[in-house]
Amino acid sequence: MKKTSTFLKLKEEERAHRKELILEAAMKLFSKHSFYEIGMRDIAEEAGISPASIYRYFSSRDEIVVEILAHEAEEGRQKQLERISSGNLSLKEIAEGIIDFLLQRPSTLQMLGHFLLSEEIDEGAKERFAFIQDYYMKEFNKQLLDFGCLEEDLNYFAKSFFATILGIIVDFRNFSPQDREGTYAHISRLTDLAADIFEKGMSKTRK
Amino acid sequence: MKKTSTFLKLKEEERAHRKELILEAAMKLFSKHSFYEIGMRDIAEEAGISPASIYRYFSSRDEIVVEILAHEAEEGRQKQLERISSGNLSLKEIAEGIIDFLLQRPSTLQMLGHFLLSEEIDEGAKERFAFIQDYYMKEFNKQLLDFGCLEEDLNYFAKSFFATILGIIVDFRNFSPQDREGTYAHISRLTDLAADIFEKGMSKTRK
DNA sequence: TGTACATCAGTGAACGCGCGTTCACTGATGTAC
DNA sequence: TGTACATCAGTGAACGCGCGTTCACTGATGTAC
Repeated sequence: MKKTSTFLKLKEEERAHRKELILEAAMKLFSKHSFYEIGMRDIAEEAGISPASIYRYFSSRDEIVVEILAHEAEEGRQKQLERISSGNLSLKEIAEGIIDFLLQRPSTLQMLGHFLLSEEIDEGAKERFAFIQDYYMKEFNKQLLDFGCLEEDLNYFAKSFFATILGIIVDFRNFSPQDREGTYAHISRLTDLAADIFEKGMSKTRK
Repeated sequence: MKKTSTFLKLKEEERAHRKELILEAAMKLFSKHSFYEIGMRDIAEEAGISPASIYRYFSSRDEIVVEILAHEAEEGRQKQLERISSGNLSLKEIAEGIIDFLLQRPSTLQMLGHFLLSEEIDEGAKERFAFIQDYYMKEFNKQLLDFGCLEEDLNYFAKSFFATILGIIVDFRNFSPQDREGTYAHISRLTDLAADIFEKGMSKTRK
C-alpha cells in the first residue's frame, strides 16, 4: 500500500518533469521566434517528441501558452524583487524594470495580446489566465506598498500604472523600426513621464 | 482631350465609390463579429460580389483592415470634437469618450492589436498604419491643447495618456465576464483615477 | 456606320498551405494470482 | 516463477478545416480608323 503510493508519487513527479521539459522547449522557441510562428510541430521537434505526445501533457496549444505566461510572470516578479531588495526603487525604476523585461520578449507581449483580445480561447486556459492575471497583479501591489498611498486605493493605482506601462510598450514598440535604440529611448521617456505623474498622484494620498 | 479626362475622372470616382462599398460591408460585419471571425469570403458575400473581385480594389486583407481603422479613427475624432464643442471637457471626460467608443468596438481593438503586435503584416498596410497612428495622435494633441501644459511636453503627455487609456481597456475589458456593467464600472474607475493623476501632472507645467 | 481591338470589372473554381488535433496502434512496465 | 492482463507513454499518419489569394476566362464598354 505504502509502496504503491510512493510509486504513484514518483510517476506523478516524472510526469510533471516531462511537462516542464515541453514547456522549456516551447519557451526556447518563443524566445527566438514570434508567437505566431511557433506551432505544435515546432514545439514537439524542439522537445524531441512527436506532436501527438504533447497532447498527453497539455490539452491544447493555449494551455501551453498560458503556462508559459505563468512562468514569465513568475520570472518577472522575482527579477523585480531582486532589484527592489538591493535598495529602494523609484516608481520610475520599477516601470523601467517591466519595460526592459517585456521589450526583450516580444512573444510574451503577443501572448498577452492573444489572451486579452481574442475571443476564441480554450475555456480552461482562459480561467487559468484570469487567475494568473489576478495573482500577479496582487504581487505587483505588494511591490508598490512602500510608495505609501492609501491602502484602499493601492489596487487601483497599481492597475492603472501597470496598464499605462503595458499600453506604452504596445503602442510604441514599433516606434521607429530599424532603430531599436531610438524606440527604446522614446518608450523610456514616455514611461518616465508617466511614472513622474503617477508618483505625484500617489503622494497626494500619502499617509 | 478634355472629354477623355472627364471620363477618366468619373471612372476613378466610381472606382473609389465601389471601394467604399466594400469597406462599408466589411465594417458592418466587423461591428457584429470579431476581427478573427470575418474572412474575405464573408466580406465579399456581404458586399454582394465574389471574393476575387475584392482584389481589384484591395491588395490584401490587411489593406482593408487598415482602411477601416482609418475610418474608425476619423469617426472617433469627429465624435470627440462634437463633444468638445458643446462645452469644455475635463481630461476625465475625454478619456471616457475614448473608452465608450472602443468598448463598443471589440473588432477595432483587435485590429489595433493586430497591427501593433503581429510581425507578419503587409508592408504597404504597415506604412499606412504608421501614418494613421501618427496623424491621429497629432489630432489628439490638438484636443488636449486647452489643458495648457507646455507645448514641448504636450506630445509626450498625449501619448502617455492615450497609452494609459488603451492599456486599461485592453487589460480589463474582460474583467468580469457576464457582467458588462461591472466591467464598465471598473474600467471607468481606473480611467477616472488615471485622468485625475494626469491632470495633476499636467497642471504642474501649466503656463 | 461598321469592324477590329483594347481595357477592365467581375467571377467560379481551384491552389496551396498551414495548422491544431485525433486515430489506431506499438511496446514497455507493472500487477494479480 | 510464469502467465494473462491492465496501464500508459509514445508515435506516424492522417483528418478536417479554414483561409488568403490567384488563375483563366467572360462579357460589357469604349476607342481607332
